[in-house]
Amino acid sequence: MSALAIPNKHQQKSEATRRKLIASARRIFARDGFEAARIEDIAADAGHTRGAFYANFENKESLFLALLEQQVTEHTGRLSKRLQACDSGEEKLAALRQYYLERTADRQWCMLMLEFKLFAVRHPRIRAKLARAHRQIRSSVKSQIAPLLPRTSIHGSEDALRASLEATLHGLVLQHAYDPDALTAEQLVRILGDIFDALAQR
Amino acid sequence: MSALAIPNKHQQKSEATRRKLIASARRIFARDGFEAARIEDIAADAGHTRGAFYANFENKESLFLALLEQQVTEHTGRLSKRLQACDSGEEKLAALRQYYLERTADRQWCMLMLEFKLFAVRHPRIRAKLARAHRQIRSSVKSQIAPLLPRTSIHGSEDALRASLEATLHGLVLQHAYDPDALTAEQLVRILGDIFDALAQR
Amino acid sequence: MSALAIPNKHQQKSEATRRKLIASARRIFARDGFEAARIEDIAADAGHTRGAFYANFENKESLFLALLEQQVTEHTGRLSKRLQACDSGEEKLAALRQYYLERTADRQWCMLMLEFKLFAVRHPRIRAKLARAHRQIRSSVKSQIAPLLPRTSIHGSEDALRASLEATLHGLVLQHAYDPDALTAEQLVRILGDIFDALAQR
Amino acid sequence: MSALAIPNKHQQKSEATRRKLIASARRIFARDGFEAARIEDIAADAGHTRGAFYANFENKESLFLALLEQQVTEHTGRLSKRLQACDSGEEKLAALRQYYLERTADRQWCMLMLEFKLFAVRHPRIRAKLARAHRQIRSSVKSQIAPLLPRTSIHGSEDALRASLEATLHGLVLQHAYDPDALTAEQLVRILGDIFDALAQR
DNA sequence: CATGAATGAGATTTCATTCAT
DNA sequence: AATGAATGAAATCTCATTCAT
Repeated sequence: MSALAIPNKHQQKSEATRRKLIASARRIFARDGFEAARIEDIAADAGHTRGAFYANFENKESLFLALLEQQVTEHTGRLSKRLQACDSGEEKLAALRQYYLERTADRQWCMLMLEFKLFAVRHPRIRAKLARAHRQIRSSVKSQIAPLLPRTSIHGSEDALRASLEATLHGLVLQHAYDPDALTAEQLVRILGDIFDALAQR
Repeated sequence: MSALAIPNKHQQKSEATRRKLIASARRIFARDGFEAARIEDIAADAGHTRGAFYANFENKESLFLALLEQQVTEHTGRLSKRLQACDSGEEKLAALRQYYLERTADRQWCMLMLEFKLFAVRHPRIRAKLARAHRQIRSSVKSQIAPLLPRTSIHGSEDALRASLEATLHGLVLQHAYDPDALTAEQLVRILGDIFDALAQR
Repeated sequence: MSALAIPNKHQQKSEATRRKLIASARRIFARDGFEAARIEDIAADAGHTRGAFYANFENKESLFLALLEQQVTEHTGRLSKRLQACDSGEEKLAALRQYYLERTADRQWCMLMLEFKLFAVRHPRIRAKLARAHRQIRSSVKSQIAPLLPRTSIHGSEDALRASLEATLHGLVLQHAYDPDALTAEQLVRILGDIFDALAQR
Repeated sequence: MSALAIPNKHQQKSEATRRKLIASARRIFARDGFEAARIEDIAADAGHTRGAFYANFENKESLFLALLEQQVTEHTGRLSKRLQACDSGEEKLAALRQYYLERTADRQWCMLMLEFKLFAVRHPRIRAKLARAHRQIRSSVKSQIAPLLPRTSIHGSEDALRASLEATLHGLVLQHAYDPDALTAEQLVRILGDIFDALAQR
């Protein structure tokens, strides 16, 4: 027991530091972007020094990717939970709709996902690997609404639907952040709802 | 120097250098992003050295903003020309639709506009100024389709419509670049068409 | 603790760790040099972590010096044993010759001694102290061949002879390691023999 | 002419900076060793900043190698000049002897050559290439004393002789720097002379 | 005694920008 | 206007060392 206690204490501390660093990375990467984000700022935001960062991650890219895996997983998990609480396909569709509208409030997440995709597009070596991983996590949540999808653009592909909804959401949230006068918060939500209905409703 | 004066050889050469630098900036900023883009790469791509850059622009940010003003103007001008060739409101709506679908092919422009908006959002001091300028240029082209817009999300606001269409386009093109298997080029165009119809069609 | 006390389990274990660390330090310092050698590599090579190192040594320099004291002592002890087994001065001279020729095989030791002298020369504060200690250990072994030394370069100074023989050996072994084609292993041994004869033979 | 003047001025300035950096590198690398030498110290010693260093060399290793090529060339050139001034083989042998004895005064050079060989031995990837280049430069100076060499250790190989003489010199100069009491400057020169005679004299 | 997470000084390196030509 | 050498601020990363366990 006591022989095991030492590594556990260490491990717990380590895990806590890692978690704090990832949480800070979310803030800083969303605020400054991948390139402009300074490791020192992330570490300081987490209440640590650069050394703690390098004890937990190989480099900036490695933290960025760890953060994004966590974000994709968390996002998918949340959606999954909501869908599982539904009984019918219609309910699921409504839950999906609601979920996307709500996510307009999480600007940090949208900025992060844009940053992530830009990063991937600019790093062709890892792009395919990331995209595949991302797609697999997304596909692991089967909302089983494919049969409900319209005959138009989506053609029964739930994957394309969810990817497009996210992409549209990210683009619109950025536009709203950029010029809230040209696209107000209310318009943003209403437009996203219209887009959802156009793409996902029969 | 009067605006009407015929520029001499020197001035013509300078203008040509400036144009080449902006053209190169488009390529490099789209490829690498604002932060990672190196002045030297831009100058080299234009067939010059850093000195030529600093003879024509104050700094990196200034070139970036010059490039974007040029892009917004050019984009708006092209759209304006198309709309002017139309007779009826219906024709204009169709031209607008066609225009947006075609722009999916210009990935460089989409990357640039995303980069631009991200830059603006991250530089609050100049964000409002940029957004206002952008909005004004956009508004200068009156497609006069407002009366045709639906009662739903857009509420007769042509500005919000055009901003949203662009934002959606940028988001979807990025998504396609990131994972062309989850969202193919054909799906991209069809979905964008559906979104246009949902937002702009009565 | 008296020097005669039988060490307990704890102390034995500690002594073993210290010995392992010194043995690993030999390998790593010889391989990488003092500056480039990493404490972590030494500790890992010894099957421990940095903590074990700091439990046994004050710092990197302290381990380096401990290692070198041990090396000098061991080297001198080995030579001493050989000389003691000889009866006449001639035999001793032959044993000394044989000893130096054999040491060409210990490249690690030569690298270490070069590293050590370079370190000393670059740390003037401790140079004199180290050189004195080194000289004393060396002088503690009296081969009593001084009377046999030639009237030429060495002038009956056994100390200068042994120091020069070592220095020559270190220089030549390094040269052979650097370019074995310009100075082959056989040439190395023969040349060292000739040098010995020139310096030590009447 | 004036069109050519500009690059010439630039080139001249550049060459001067490069030369100054190499001269400073000699001092600093000899004083501190490759690993401990700081680029900032070298640049400052040359009257410049780190930026000037990076405008002229790729990295520390690259400067180190440039310095050593220059040193080997200069050293060989000096020796060559002396030998060319000789008429007979005997004179050449005497000139060679004199040259090596004089080099005991250039401690900086000896430290540098030791550092260089240690570096090469520790970087196996470039060791062979460096050793070959070094050997070729050395061999380019034909002292044509090979026929005079003894039948003993050197076997008519001028290359092995010169390599060994250098190696011995480096080793002995280091030993003298380390402990001038065990090996005085006079002993150093006399011993080196004896070694020369033993290896090179018939 | 030993572990290993964390610190923090310091080194290398990059690159926007300046300036003499 | 353009060149390109040089500057110097700032960023990443390494690693000897400390310290709680």
